[in-house]
Amino acid sequence: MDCNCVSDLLLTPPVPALWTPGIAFPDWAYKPESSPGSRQIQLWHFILELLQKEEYQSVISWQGEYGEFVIKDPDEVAKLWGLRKCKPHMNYDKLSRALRYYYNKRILHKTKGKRFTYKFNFSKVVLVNYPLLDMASSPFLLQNHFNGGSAAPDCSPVTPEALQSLFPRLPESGRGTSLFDRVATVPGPEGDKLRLDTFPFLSSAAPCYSKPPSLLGPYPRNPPFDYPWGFNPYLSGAFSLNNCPKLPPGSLYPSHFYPNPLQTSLGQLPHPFSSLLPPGEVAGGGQRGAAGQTGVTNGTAGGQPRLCLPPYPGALSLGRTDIVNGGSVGERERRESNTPGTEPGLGLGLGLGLGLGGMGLGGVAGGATEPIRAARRGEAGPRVRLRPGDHRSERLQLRQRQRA
DNA sequence: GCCGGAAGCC
DNA sequence: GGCTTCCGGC
Repeated sequence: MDCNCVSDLLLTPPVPALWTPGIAFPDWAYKPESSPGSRQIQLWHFILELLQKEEYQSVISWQGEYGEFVIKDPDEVAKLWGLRKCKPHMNYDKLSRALRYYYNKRILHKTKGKRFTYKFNFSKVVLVNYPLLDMASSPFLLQNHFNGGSAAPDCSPVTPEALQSLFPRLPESGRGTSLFDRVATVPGPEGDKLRLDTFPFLSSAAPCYSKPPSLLGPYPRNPPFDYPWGFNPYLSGAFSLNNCPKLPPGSLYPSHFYPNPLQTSLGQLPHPFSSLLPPGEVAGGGQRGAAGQTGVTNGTAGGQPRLCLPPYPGALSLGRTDIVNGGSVGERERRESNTPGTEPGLGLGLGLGLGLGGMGLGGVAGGATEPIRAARRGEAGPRVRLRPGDHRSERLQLRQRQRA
């Protein structure tokens, strides 16, 4: 059955009144071009999406240090993610596994001691999103960082000198002026010297800061933050996402959506970057550049907003038991269709919401697990998966019920 | 809750 | 490659 993915759940961002206009998380963070090598939305993108939406503040929100966020309602986040990916059996356990894969990629790390709390490593995000910045071959930003380096790569200081060595390498925008020279024209307390603390997202690499957050310049690190040049993860920016496999590929992002990668990237960059472009060339992001964010900026410029509607009518925030009657029928459903007592297609809603009846379902548990463990120990052949109703699933389901 | 291995899927 | 699913262990 089709997944009914149509368009965007999360678009039409209302700009929270309490948020400071002119400051926003940069648009690029919400664009699929920020997910190189992937045509599907990536989880960290989705997380950013949720984070920038006021209506999900009760579900997930920025909290604590810069880039740190807390998942207030893990089940709901998982559900939303499942909806987006058309995975009706998604849960927090699986979602968190996906998040943990980001640790090695240094996109995220866990805030230890705080439940459901993670932290973005914006330096990585920047690298991912600014391929035009030749960082890999530059002393800028942790030369060891992404090349298998070892010594505290995330803590490598980013010096002004390193920055200066980087920026002349940026492709010229055709105006013949060094980008860095333009940066140098930006008025600031230190004149033409590029301040390190102008780039908190570069210097705040995980797991520690090159400076303690409190020393990263004049920008407070406790909400409400006041980030420079429109870079504030607390605030709403634009995004447009589409991961709906049912949509024709051509509809995703019109070719004119990103007319000039450099221009667009720079335009999306916060102030000192976007200001590098001549007036009138600050595509899209210009509205949040010198002029500041006027309110709803919208990453759908040139394209239609896309929604990934849940496969059921009504509002997004549904009861926990209200999940998908008939999402895409994947392998799980096929397996479940052979599981006694389990209706195919009823999925997680029944499984979790109604509790599956818990004990005794399937009767697989005891006998089946030992071969599985043996297989895991390498004593047997191919992996055998447990089915819902086995001891592990019961544990998980029990936890889910308890949480609910 | 969190972690990371392993296998599978797309 | 980026998850998803499942798991044992802590």
